[in-house]
Amino acid sequence: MPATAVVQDTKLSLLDAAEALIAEHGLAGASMRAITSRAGTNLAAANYHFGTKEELARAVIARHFGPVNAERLRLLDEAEREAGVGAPRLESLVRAFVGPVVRFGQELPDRGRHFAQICGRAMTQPEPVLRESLLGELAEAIRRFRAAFTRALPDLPIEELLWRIHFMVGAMAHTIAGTQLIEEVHGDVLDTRDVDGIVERMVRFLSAALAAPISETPAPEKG
Amino acid sequence: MPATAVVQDTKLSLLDAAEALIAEHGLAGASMRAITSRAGTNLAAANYHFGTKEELARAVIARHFGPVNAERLRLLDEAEREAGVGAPRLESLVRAFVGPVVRFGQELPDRGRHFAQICGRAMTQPEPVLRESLLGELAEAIRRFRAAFTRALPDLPIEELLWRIHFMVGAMAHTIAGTQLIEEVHGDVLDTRDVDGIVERMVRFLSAALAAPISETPAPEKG
DNA sequence: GTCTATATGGGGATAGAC
DNA sequence: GTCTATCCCCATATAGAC
Repeated sequence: MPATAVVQDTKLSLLDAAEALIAEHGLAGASMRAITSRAGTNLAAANYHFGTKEELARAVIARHFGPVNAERLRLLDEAEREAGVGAPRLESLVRAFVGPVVRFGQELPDRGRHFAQICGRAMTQPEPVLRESLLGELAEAIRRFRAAFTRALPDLPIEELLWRIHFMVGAMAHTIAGTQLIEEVHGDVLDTRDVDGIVERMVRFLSAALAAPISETPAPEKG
Repeated sequence: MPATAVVQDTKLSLLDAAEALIAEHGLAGASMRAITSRAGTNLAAANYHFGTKEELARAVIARHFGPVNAERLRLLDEAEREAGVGAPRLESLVRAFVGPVVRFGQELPDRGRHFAQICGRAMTQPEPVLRESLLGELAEAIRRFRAAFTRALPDLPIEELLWRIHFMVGAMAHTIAGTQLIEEVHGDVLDTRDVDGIVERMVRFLSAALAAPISETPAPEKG
């Protein structure tokens, strides 16, 4: 057998298997034994290629997130270029922010869906491995988008903007992590495969939310 | 020692310890050994009171969620009563929906925060125990709020409404589960202890989002 | 009701042959 | 690069004394 080709096969099989099982059972619940078994190999091979379980988990995050994030930044560039000296349209920014993530998560049958589940959970995950790995990949995008939203919404105080971005991230994360949940609860009404529809619904929802007037609602008398 | 009093102490200590450790390390990462040790007792006692680890987890969810959910339904009743024959104000519905959850999560120093983290993660959690337990407690509230939002937003097609509720749940879940994340990323700017402020920010954000015009944004040329 | 001690199984990681 | 066999630790759950 050509060893140089088999290397990639084994490594990729391990990544695929880890992705699927971490999505299905969580990091702690995905044992190396189950992963290697699903990949058609054994414990020692995984250790040979990745060293530890943590390194394998990091590789699972890194594999697809780089490209997806690059696409987000490309759309952000495009929106800023089209806007010229003025601020880009809010809808374009939101679409650049959520579009590639949701799209990648829903439109590929297995890969994307498993990966999206993992990413959607990663930020609020108890195990630090996935969270830190994801935040590391996100650092530049956070900076870039935060600046772009600041210019698009110049009247918002910075705390208000950051909270709103936080809420937006929540809507996005829950959507990509909770595909299964939607199908369980609303499967008779909602179609989780209509990727473009979902993205445009999110764009409408989040654009209106981000642009909400600041102090329209007075504080209630009592909580 | 009065055995009848000690019973409650041991049981409560176990619930407190389980809550804290599940919040911190996830269900799979919180071992019964660690829980019983933190509670100042031992494995056999936990098994005596709860039978299995899963039962203990269910009890952790059930303990606070009943009251919090009752408060949400009480606020919903109040909003509907005040509105009389007409539909309640959207802001009141959103405040009833997210207020008690966020409030309970942030305003108690330990208990609430741990519990909120668990609930915020539970719906997209890989382990079915927590998800099913939470969804069980939620069944009536889902029905009631869905009907209320339908009346408050009569022009929205049902799919659009359900997706928007899904996005809203995401913003709420991410907020209560991600307190630690906010402090890590934006701790210099945002104050996670300003409970009333957070709730009112969410109410503004989500009310505008839920009421967004339906087809204002035409589909983009290319994704 | 609470404890110590233990049964039984699964976990990650590795040694060493091929 | 890949395998089998194994080390060692920790998990849940239980038995049985008090």
